[in-house]
Amino acid sequence: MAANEKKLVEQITSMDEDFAKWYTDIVKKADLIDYSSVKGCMIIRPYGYAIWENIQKILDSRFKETGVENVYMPMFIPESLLTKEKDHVEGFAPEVAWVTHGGHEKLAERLCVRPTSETLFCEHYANIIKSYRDLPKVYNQWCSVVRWEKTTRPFLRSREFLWQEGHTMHRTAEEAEARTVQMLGVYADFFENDLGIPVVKGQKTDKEKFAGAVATYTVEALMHDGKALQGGTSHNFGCEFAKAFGIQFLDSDNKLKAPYQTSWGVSTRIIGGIIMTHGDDSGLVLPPAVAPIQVVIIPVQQHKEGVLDAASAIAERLKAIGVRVKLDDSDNSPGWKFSEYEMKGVPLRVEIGPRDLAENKCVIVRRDNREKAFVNLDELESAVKSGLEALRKALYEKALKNRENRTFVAENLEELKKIAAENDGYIKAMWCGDLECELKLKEDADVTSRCMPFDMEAIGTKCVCCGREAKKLVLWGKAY
RNA sequence: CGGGAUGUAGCGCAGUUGGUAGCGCGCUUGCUUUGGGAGCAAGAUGUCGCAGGUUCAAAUCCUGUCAUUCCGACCA
Repeated sequence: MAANEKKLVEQITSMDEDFAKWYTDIVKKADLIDYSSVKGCMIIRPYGYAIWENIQKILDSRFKETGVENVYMPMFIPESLLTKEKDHVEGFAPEVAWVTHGGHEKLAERLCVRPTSETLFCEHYANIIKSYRDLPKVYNQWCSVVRWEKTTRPFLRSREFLWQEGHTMHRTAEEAEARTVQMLGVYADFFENDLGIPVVKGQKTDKEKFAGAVATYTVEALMHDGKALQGGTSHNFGCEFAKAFGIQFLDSDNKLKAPYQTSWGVSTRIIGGIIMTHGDDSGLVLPPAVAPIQVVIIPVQQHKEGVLDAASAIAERLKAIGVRVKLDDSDNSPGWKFSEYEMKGVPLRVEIGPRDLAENKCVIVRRDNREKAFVNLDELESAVKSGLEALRKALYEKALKNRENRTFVAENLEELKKIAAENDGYIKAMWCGDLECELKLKEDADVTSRCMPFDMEAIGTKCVCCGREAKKLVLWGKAY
């Protein structure tokens, strides 16, 4: 009884009661971050950073398979450089941080801390691109950027965050468009197959697109609570930036032309997406691809003859097949360890104790459904491999089901308002393409356009808002 | 940026007529335990977020400020 009471006190907030509080509980209790003394700037703790490192490793190698080269650009942008492209600066000006002094000296020109690096890449590309033979340029950088947000939340909206930003230059519009779509595909594949997060690929409306872009493509994910999260974006800039920055190359027809540009990025926000897609009331649930610990081994009655040896042997065998494994032989009780690694979202737990030893077995428990499997030690490797794979698929299926349950269809404004008032999720509705209707839906139903999906059938011919001829199917929702 | 809540030991909290700070967990040591957050015993741990002010005296009252959090507005 006393134990039960204690457990209740220590439990995290229930996700269906208070999702926001549940989220901040998890982030702290799974030891992903700590707060720093500057608002909106978080300390990413080793366990949280290890997730990011795994994300980096996977994406970086996928990028490089497509010909991407990594570079590093400065973190400061002179004001005059930032302001060269009008739409761009208007989009970012309200949230840039400025450096005004060097030591005690006031700077002649203030420097902004990069909120994104299009302008820096453009300045550089203007210097190194002279001929069509210099194209394409396919650069990427891993870095942090700063956006002085007013409201902040760990991973989802912080003032400084880690990301990658790819910036490319191409000889033709077709090639730039192909690269934009290609990188969106890399993101979508990563989300769905590695993270188990189903996404909708689509295009942003003009209102929601990146400041200065011709077209913004996005992968959109739906969180457990029915709110949408933009997972990654890929932008096609056309030649607008190139013209503003004077980037020109001499083409094979001996004519000076402006190259076509793209940029694409994902950030540590992905970690927030993982938490809010897969987590449950016992804590984090991590997809094996990015889990810092894929299998935790918990010895039971570890002082008994042979238990720790057997646990170590299991650890070595799993390491040998490339599994990230941790053996916890600390003095904490087994029950404590079970809860601890559930909070941390470790996909599989292996228990080994005297009873198992006697039968040459171990117990393998899946984090997502807590199903216990009694596995013969001779079949350890295959059981772990298939367990991780089954979990990965199950995470995806569960998230997909949540999205399906939360996807609605609206044919007119009244319907849409009613759905939006009663549910959180995606609302599929046709749209005429006018900004006015987009604004009205925000005003009347408190939803914004998430994207115009690439692969969804039209569900009607009339705009859900004004009733005129509809151009696009749009997914509407409330976003993080 | 507006409204609400919060800030006291590593964590969670108590602390009102203002009087020199306490509980639980955790931590340290020892013994017993170990298949869902173990038990007993003995210990250690605090610029009460920060800065001013009122007062003989401030965790407590006042002002400001910083941070966290929730709800809006804004924003990717």
